[in-house]
Amino acid sequence: MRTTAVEQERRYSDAVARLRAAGLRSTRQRLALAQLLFAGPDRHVTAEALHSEAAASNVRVSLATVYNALHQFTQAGLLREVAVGGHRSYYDTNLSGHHHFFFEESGSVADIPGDEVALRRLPEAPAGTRVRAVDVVVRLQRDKN
Amino acid sequence: MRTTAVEQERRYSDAVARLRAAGLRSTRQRLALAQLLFAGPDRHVTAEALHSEAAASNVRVSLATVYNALHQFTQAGLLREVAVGGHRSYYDTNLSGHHHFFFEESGSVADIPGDEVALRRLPEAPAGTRVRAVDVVVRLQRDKN
DNA sequence: ATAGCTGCAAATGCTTTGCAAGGCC
DNA sequence: GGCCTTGCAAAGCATTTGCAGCTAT
Repeated sequence: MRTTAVEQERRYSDAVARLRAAGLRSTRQRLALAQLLFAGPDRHVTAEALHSEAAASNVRVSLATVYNALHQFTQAGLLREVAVGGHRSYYDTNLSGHHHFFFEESGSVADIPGDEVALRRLPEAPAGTRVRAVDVVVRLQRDKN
Repeated sequence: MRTTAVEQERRYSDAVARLRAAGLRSTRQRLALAQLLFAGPDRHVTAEALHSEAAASNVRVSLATVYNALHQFTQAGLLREVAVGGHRSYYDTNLSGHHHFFFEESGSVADIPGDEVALRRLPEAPAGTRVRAVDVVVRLQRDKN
């Protein structure tokens, strides 16, 4: 996995720009996490996973700071929290409207490509409420072959 | 809330029958919980809520036993666990295929009536997996009136 | 009689918080 | 310099577990 200096520079300034746009200071920790999250294709992370990844990249960040950053990024609209049920929180870098597969044995999440799920009908929101989101989760099991 | 002796008797034997069918011993605690869960219309409970309810009905049950019972009932097919995301588990007495509203401010769950949600398309399960369930959650916010 | 159940308290896993020290603008 | 951030450790929740004693069958 080679990365050119030019590419690294691009990722770095991209991260700086994102943080600035979100109104967040460009601290070493947030820059590192933003680069991990946004440098490649869309991803789904847990706090713990992102923390390990940072450690593997020789970035010192405390777990508490990872939690803080995930919340701040989410609030700033850089991430979206995915509710697949289960005990931990997943964060998705793909902000467009889409749904998820949940792999029960590994506890991992994947986007369902584009328009492969479509709803035919939606219920009325009960009085006094409005629909904030509609989430579809397709729960998968290992196939018994 | 009056309840006739005849009615109480019916609820009791219903609970005994359910437990027997599930292969579970009819203990005082399980009988009480089964009656709370299945005597009325469909419901959505958390462990904590069911525990309080039992206490309010003068039934002594430990929280650990409530958790045990919820798991056993679920495994026996008497309940279904609802994954609305969030940090706690909800159990639904309505076993038929249906979807849920989730009220974000109160943290409560409600069934979406009958056929008010329908999917037009479903994705293929990825290789080596099979679909165990498809859950649709409509997340609701208080309407700004 | 005995396998299964219950309750307590301690343990666990994930997440949040309090607060002193450090870093960005 | 001042305010925001960070890190640590401790606290917080929901849930699970170990185990001694109880109970349904």
